[in-house]
Amino acid sequence: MGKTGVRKGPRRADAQHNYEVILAAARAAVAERGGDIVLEDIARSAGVGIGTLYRHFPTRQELLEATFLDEALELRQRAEELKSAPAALGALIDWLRLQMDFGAHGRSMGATVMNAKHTEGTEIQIACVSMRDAGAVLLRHAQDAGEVRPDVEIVSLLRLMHGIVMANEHAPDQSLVNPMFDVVIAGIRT
Amino acid sequence: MGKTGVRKGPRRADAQHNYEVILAAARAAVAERGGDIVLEDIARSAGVGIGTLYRHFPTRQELLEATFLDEALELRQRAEELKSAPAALGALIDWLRLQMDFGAHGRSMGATVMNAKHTEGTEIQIACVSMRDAGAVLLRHAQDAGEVRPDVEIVSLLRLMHGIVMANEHAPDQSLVNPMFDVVIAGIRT
DNA sequence: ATACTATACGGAGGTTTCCTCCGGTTGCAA
DNA sequence: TTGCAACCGGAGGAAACCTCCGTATAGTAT
Repeated sequence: MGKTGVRKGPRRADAQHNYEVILAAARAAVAERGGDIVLEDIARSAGVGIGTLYRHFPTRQELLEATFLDEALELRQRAEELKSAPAALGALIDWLRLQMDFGAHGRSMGATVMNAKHTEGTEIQIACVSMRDAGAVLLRHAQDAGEVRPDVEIVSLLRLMHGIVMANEHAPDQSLVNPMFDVVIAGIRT
Repeated sequence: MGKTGVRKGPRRADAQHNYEVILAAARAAVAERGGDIVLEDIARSAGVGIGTLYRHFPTRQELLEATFLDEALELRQRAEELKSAPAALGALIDWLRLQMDFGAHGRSMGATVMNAKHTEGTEIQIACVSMRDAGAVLLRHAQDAGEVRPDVEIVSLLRLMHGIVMANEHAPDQSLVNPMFDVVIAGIRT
């Protein structure tokens, strides 16, 4: 998970510092409590006022997106690493599993982010698109190898992963995840 | 959608009446605004106080479940009607589509209901189980006919339908629903 | 018909979480 | 050092949730 560093244009040092502290607190909170975090708690655990949090992240949405950004970049990178794997289908499957792991981690955030309607050019939007494109390459490879049906699209696949995660999110029993995943994989095979 | 009529043991006439009026208001609201209804609005549109609503439905959960009950019964009945259809796989597919339509209608309610951890013996729990069992028969038929892989389970399938609905719920674009559904269907075929 | 009581009604108000607004503070360039 | 643009932080209004309890009434016993 790459360090994110400076994001926006020149800012005062205190602002930059607070931005990072808040984001770190948000990541920690999301990692363990999921997407329904209490913003005031984030602010408190970051040691700043709620007003400061809202200035940096005007909506809950934006905070979650920022939290998610690193993981999107990570997924893109993983896809590129898997690009040269010998087994095209295997690589795709591995990557899709990562998508689920990520989704399970990010929870409801995923819902928000995936749709990525966001005003074009947002950092997060770019990251999502490039992640998706990287995944599309994996899919294409598997299709070229004749292992996956040519009419399958990456967006459908990603959203299916997302759906599997969501449908199991509040289930006490996670044992259906694998069977569901297997059905999807069987469904894209030639 | 069958009339539900009397539910609990003997109650005062006014209580029974209010119960039904509230439920009707809730159904109407859920049908158009989804699962994130505002309880005070329901109470107002039913012409009762918020206290009355909470007495009849102590939790949001219970109100949603009651709203959902009729639809679960409907789905069970549809499954039984489809049981004698000539094309076993076709019948299963039709029924799964109904599941999605229902899910789209009930939205987040579905999430809650499907898991149905609820204390055993609840009306809603019974309805869910019997709906699922009816669906299992359709699945079995298709499997016996050799059209569906024998290792597929009904719960996975239902949850997949649910996942598809959820993953598309907040999407501006519903065009991925069919491709996703098709992948799943392809995935259960022999 | 009347009185009595278990049952039900309804909304005032406490709580939680969200988000805005603005007086006070401070980094930093000159 | 000084001045100001940028930033901080929390008070407080708004929305939704849910509880509590004084009041009203359906159903029954007389």
